Amino acid sequence: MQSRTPASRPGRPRSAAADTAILAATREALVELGWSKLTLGDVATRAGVAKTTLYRRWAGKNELVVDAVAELFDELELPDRGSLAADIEGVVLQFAAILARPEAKSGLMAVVAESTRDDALRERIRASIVDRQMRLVLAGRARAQRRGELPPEPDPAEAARTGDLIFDVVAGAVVHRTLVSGKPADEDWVRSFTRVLLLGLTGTS
Amino acid sequence: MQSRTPASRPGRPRSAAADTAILAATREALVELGWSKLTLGDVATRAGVAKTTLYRRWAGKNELVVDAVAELFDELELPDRGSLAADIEGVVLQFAAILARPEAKSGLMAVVAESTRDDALRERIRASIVDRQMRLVLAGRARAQRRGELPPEPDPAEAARTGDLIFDVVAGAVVHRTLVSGKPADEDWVRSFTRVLLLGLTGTS
DNA sequence: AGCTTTCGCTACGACCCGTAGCGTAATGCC
DNA sequence: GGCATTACGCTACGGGTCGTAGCGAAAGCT
Repeated sequence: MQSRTPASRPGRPRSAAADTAILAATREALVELGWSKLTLGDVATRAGVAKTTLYRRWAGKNELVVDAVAELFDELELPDRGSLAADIEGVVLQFAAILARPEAKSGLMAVVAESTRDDALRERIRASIVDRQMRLVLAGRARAQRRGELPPEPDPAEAARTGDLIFDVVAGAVVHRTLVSGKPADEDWVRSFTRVLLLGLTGTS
Repeated sequence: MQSRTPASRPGRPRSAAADTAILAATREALVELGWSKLTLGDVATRAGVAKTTLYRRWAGKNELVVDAVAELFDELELPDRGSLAADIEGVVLQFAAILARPEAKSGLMAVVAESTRDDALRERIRASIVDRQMRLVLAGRARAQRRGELPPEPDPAEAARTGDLIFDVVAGAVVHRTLVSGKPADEDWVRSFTRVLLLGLTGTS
């Protein structure tokens, strides 16, 4: 995290409190104003910080919002509910709960849209948001294979492809349900989705 | 379409050529500049039209881009390839080809993000983009049921839920693969995806 | 003809951007 | 303690975009 401060540089250190205040203010502004009407000047005022301080730490609106939204996914974890179906339902419900929050809705898709023309931004999103979700998928699959609920996958290339596919199906379906269809990914929906996914992966439910 | 012009209003009619020029200029600007750097003044100049003409027809950037992107989906249709699996692969490949275009990538997700705070915009997207995709899903399922590849669904409420689920899974997976994971939804991927989906829906592949 | 609406053009205030410059505050090193 | 170095708050600025108003001319209808 502190790769820019090799050990302890000379001079006044950056305020860690300012960072958390800025990111919290960014989420607050996302809720109240949405992505398009959010301005860096407004965020600075909300955080009680000068606008120049903001520009010293983030290159622009895109990078700031990525970091602010990424913290929302900190609470994601893989519960052990005893069966693969229950594990999937648990994770998907957590994911859906985060996506239901207005700051995630308006912020996440906007930066993803911007990342289609900015490779550095895409990499930032991948490293701070997507990778963490991917790890849950891989961990869940590994656990299920230990339980014997999923067949082992000897070929690593094939295993990677399958992991990517599962991830895109799970995350994509929840995001599409929440943001495009505009309907809640509630327990009933998650149960139906998990049944189809599991049947698709194993052939038996 | 011409609900605003009950039959033929008095006065000079609006130029239909201007509409097509503006929408084409919008897509061109999306490719070159992306969503965030696209300005209405620039689009007007590209289209050879005054900026005021643009504002007379569209409320703002959001509505304009929705209409410009919607035309990309005009080419979507449901081919009859003989089997449900082949039909799904065909439609998904068409959908993926559209999403691979830069004007779709940068424009579609941006307006979806904006629609999380604008109900009228969400409705516009639903009517002009999402509904057409949904019809393909429903038509494909109906055809598969006639073929006996999918079980008939007597309960209309349950049928609607299942249709929504299929739609979110299909569209969500392709969108996530293309925009978030940043990898192409090529034939190999589509084949794997279709296999999982079909097995999930029927229990047999 | 006369009426009505659209079009192109110019101009405008308002807002936000991103940066520069300055004086001040906080830390590490000698 | 003094010194160098960096971060901070503040102000101010040119540049760009927004969305609208006002005008005269053009293109339809009756």
